Amino acid sequence: MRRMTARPANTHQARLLKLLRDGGPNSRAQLGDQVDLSRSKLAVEVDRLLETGLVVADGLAASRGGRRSHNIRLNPGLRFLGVDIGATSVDVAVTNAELEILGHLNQPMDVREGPVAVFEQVLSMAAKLKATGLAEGFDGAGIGVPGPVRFPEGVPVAPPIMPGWDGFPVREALSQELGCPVMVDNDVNLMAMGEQHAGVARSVGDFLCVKIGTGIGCGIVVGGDVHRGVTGSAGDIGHIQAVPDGRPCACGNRGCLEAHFSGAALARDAVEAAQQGLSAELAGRLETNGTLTAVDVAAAAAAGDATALDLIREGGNHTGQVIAGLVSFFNPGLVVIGGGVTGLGHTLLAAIRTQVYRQSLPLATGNLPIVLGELGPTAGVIGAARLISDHLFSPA
Amino acid sequence: MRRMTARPANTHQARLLKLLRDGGPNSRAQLGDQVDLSRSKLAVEVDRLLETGLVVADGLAASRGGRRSHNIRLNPGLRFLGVDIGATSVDVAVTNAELEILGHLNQPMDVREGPVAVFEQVLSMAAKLKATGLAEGFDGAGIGVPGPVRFPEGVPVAPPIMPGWDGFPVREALSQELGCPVMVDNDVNLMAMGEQHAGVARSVGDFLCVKIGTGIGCGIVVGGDVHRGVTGSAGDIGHIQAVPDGRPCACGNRGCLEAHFSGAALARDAVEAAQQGLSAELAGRLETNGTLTAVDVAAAAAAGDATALDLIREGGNHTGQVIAGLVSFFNPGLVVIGGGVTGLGHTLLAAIRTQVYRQSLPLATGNLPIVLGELGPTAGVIGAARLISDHLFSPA
DNA sequence: CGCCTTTGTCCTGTGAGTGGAAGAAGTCGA
DNA sequence: TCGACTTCTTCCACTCACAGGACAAAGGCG
Repeated sequence: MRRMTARPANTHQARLLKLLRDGGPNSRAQLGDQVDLSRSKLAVEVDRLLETGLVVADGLAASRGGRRSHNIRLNPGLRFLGVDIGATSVDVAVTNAELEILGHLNQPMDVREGPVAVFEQVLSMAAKLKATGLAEGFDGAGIGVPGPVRFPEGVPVAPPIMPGWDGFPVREALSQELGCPVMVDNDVNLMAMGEQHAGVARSVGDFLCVKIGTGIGCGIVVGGDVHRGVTGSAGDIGHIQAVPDGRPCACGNRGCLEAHFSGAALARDAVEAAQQGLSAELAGRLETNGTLTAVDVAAAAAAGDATALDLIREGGNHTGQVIAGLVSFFNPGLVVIGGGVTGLGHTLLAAIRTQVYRQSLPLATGNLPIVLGELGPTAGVIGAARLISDHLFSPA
Repeated sequence: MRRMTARPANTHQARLLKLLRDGGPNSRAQLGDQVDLSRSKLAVEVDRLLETGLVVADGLAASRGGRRSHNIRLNPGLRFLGVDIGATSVDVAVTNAELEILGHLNQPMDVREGPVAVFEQVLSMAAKLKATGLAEGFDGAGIGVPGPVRFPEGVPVAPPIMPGWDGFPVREALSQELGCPVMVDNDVNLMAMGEQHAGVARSVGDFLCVKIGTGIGCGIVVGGDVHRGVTGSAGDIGHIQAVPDGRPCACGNRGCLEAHFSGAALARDAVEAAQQGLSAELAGRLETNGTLTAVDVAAAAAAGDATALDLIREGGNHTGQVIAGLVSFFNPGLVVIGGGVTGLGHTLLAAIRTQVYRQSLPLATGNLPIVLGELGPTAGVIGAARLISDHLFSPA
């Protein structure tokens, strides 16, 4: 199948495409209710979209009391590739034009091996997904990387945990390899877009999305759009000072949030606690696996281990303290907590909530939900698909 | 003179009005270079603006090598009122349509006396300005208040330092009294808009504007627009924790930035230092005036008083620490420091810079100017005028 | 089976906007 | 001082987007 290269010719078409993406197949009449165009104009634009092949007819709609309308939908053959590169693993997923996940692979990996090795793996995963018959090719791909990105060019800049990636032309290289348009963004921003599109943040214009994985980052959504900052490093809250004169951090300072709480810090603390004999539960797991991760801590906490619970609570306190500051500053309508440590669940959430509700002013917290992300590991890839679809569904 | 009630009829006219406001009188031809409209269309829109009276002819422009163009300018009779209500004083200014200050009054006042008393004073100041012949009436007014505002309605909400103002219909009441459209915003946001319009932040899209007066607040500009948050309390950074288990704050927590540094805290610290005999300079001033303010500390520091310098430096450190976090989070292109304590000048600035450059990541600070505001006490009133002109120069 | 509602198509009118032509008002060099 | 060249303004014809009405097609409902 030849890939779609068409793009909407004007804002009306772009609008219609996004409605069909977010609302699924729809009747022409219902679309008319949403776009405030005359029926004639709407018919013209829909016909043009049908001509381009981006949209196809889809039978008859249910009657609304009179003549039945004809349904249309986005071309069901369209395929987007969503790639979420984490510090220690990659997620690759194929979606249709409505951003529903058709296939999803997750593999461990180390970003520090550099872009060439990583993309080799990503491409082979994409090929594997293709081989299952889910896709014959891709109409666009969104890529998330765990570090700052110069967004217009799609190039990582000075990424602390990704030596070897600085300045690598991710967008251009992958666009070549995949033969389709590519957009690149920070993984945290994509998670925020994912939760906005299909998760808890639907219909919220201003919110924060805190991702606690190997590191800690924060997606910032202002008026429905991701705020990336002037150098693409907005949301980099891992190195905000949480503890004055606290632990030394890889960045050279002391007391950074990330040094006190993150997937990596939690694992380190757990190992230490186990070795000091503070927790039989953790010590047992350490002996079995030879190492500990956040997952082990979560399991120990679920089993009622006091030390594990303390570690989580303390981390939540630190995180909550930083978030409290951000809430005062930004006054969001929602705070989403996600990332690898979501398994820590409500113990973590409770600690964070306590801090935020205690420290921020009532006006800012009065009606402020603080919730766990709804999409788990799929948030990133959905956000990635959303990123590229937003791009492709905009006038060229 | 009857007041102008006309509004631009479309976005082209709005665009032209803003160009004339920001660029001053201009030739039709030069306007044409900036708006990307055909000459015919431009002529039509300019004619319509002339008909409304918002814009008037202004002689001939200099030749650019051929026939001379006709100049046009905003009606020189237009008058905006800018009001900046602080915690302890009010600024009232009259501007023309180009937002140049024609007259400016400043009077001490206490917001805690409540809206009725304050507005009586504001109206009498406005009347005084009128009496000098600067204005026969106002075409619009912008009001800044030192607390959160529900922006669309122009109503203060839960303002901590303004008991009695909660829910007072500022916009409606003043609109009645003045007989012109009124917009209300947080004073810090207005300062940010002022610096954006006529100060250091010209041509910067994303920046923070930290105002250190009786309290501490921060204006947030994202993509050229002020971010107010979902409840209008964005930028309320005075109650971010700067010192764990630090001083008790009026808000009920401990260690808030505002408790450790602000005009009020600085004055308190200075009195204490004077009474403890740490500084002869400050003690002398205390004896003379019976009280101390930030101005005294600034003067003492300028005279080389070590205690005063220490107070400023320590405050700058705390402020810088909080700002460092915000810079990591928001990744702005500029940080402006302003407000009543600007007199503390470069000692304060140096302390803040040191903290920010040390604590934030190089990518965020690499090209980040941290500067003092350029407009001093006029920033607020210019911002207020800008607020209402933005409103009036938008399609109705 | 007739009447009402909804949907899709066709057609015309209107207003926004472009671009060219022509004239008006300059500059500049000989 | 005059003519050649520029720049600015106005006028006009043409295109295009879009609205809205008329009408036909297709369905629901009593």
